[in-house]
Amino acid sequence: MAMRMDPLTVEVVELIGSVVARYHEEYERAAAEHALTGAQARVLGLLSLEPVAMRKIARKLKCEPSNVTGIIDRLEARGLVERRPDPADRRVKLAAPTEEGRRMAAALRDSLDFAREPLAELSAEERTVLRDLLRRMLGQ
Amino acid sequence: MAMRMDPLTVEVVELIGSVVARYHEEYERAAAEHALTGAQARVLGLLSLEPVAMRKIARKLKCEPSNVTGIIDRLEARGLVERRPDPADRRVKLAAPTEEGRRMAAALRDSLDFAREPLAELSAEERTVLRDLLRRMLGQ
DNA sequence: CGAGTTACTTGACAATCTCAAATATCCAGG
DNA sequence: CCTGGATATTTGAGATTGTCAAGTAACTCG
Repeated sequence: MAMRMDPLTVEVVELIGSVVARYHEEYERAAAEHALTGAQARVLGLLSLEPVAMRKIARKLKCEPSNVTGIIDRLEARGLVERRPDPADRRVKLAAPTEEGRRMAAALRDSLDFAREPLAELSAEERTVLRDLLRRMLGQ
Repeated sequence: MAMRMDPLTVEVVELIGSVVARYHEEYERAAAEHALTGAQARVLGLLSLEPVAMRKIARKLKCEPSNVTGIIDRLEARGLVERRPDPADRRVKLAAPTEEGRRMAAALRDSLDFAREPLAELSAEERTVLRDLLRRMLGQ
């Protein structure tokens, strides 16, 4: 089982681990700045473009639908999200941002410095190279 | 506040988001394969090289020390970790892996496919380029 | 020695997550 | 139309992770 990895690959994996850690810290920090948890910020971002059914939120988050109920409950209690009926299917509830929710989502995006800071180090050419490598890694 | 980002940067940020999501899924899956939670797997990995003081674990995880107490409690209850006194400071408790804990940590590393699968797409030259770009991004 | 700091634990509480069960609705075949 | 099976959501129980405040033990330094 133990597939030996060459030092280069090991280093790349470790660097990716650092990027992941950094990304999470930034995300949590940005959420906390607005008195949100990471999960709440993620969900608010998800539905900021258009109303999304509970089921679909669960799929995106890769969790059980019953978990989404609680997260939407808390966002709704804070007036950031509201539940709407789906005209096409009365079983479905769509989670939609309120005006305040939309403002909050925009503010969250702005305070996510992860995008700016580390990438500012790279030139446009380097970003293109990075984009292509990441695309290939992700099999796109 | 709203700093407009060019399309290239936006795409790179989205790709990094995908890498982060993928990394987490893999990590949780690998942990679950061994009936561990993500946090337990992370801590076990941390102390698999050498015993680590509770305090230091908390710093690495960026959480409160009181949180680490519970995680180590559960790992200890499963016989994967034991608490040892620090000969140099009687206040300190060192969390050290048991034999079984060491085996578990090794098995976890082996089942972390994230390293292998996506990077297998890239040649050695490409990995070198990726490594250098990630290093610069992280300011190393 | 004594004051202040440090390390860890405990207890109370919130949020996130899973699973099983309940309710309401949809859909397809008869 | 009507019934059986699938789907969407919620509820409730319980585990885990996280915070904060308070408590205990041990270290450090003047």
